[in-house]
Amino acid sequence: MGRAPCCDKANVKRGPWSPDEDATLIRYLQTHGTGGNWIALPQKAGLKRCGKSCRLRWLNYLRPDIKHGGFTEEEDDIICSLYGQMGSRWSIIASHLPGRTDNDIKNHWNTKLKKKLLASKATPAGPSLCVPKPEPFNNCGYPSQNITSATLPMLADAGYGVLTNVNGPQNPIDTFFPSAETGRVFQFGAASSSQEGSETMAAAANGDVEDGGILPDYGFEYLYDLVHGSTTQDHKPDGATPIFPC
DNA sequence: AAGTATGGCAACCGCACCTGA
DNA sequence: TTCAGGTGCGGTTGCCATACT
Repeated sequence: MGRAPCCDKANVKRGPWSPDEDATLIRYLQTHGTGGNWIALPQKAGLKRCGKSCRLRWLNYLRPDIKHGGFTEEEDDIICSLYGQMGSRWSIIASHLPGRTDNDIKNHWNTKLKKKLLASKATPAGPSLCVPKPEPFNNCGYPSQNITSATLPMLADAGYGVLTNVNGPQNPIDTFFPSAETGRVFQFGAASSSQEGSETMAAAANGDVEDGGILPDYGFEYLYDLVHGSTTQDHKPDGATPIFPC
């Protein structure tokens, strides 16, 4: 037996909200609040709507502190950065942007930012979300040229790996990370030795990574030092300020 | 001017988690 | 401890406006 539906779908209105419905919902909530029960709210308020629909309408559109209109560059940067750290955790990302809803941010990402980011990766010299950086990694931590098996051990020593599919299945790196999805460079945590680095890489290859594969990501500078054999640690991140994906 | 394609956004769906009886 | 109801969340759909042919 499945669980009972939250409302009688045959007797609730669906689709776009009318101004009258909006006004009714606002008036009720301003007077009574949610009462801790969205399911019962529409009946009390005299709305022929599902409680979930009322909640969504209020949270995503009617709340007085909602910010309508276009996103600023700063907001775009924050979204990009947080998405790079935690993926599609829209509610958490929304909590960093006052006045923006998870739905709003999700739509903005799907319709604009994702395409913008893809375009910037496809045309490194063209318009980009990223500030241009020297080879071989751009500011997003993406390799701008092929990573070879010669550079891989160096990355492994530092606890870094390279997700796959950026160069297709012929790339030897694919054999290390068969389940990964992009060419992003990332850190597997604080590897203190070559062995630990290798172990964390192996764990990632097995899919045994924190939170479904969402890993902290520190981008370009440190990797640039590593690949160029720099002995300075000037660019080593402190672990608190990930710069991916710019 | 009409038809079609695309983009943007509001809303819905269904699952997972939380909470209280 | 169990279970049902409520809530939160991410993914997806569908509608409408605009751009393009």
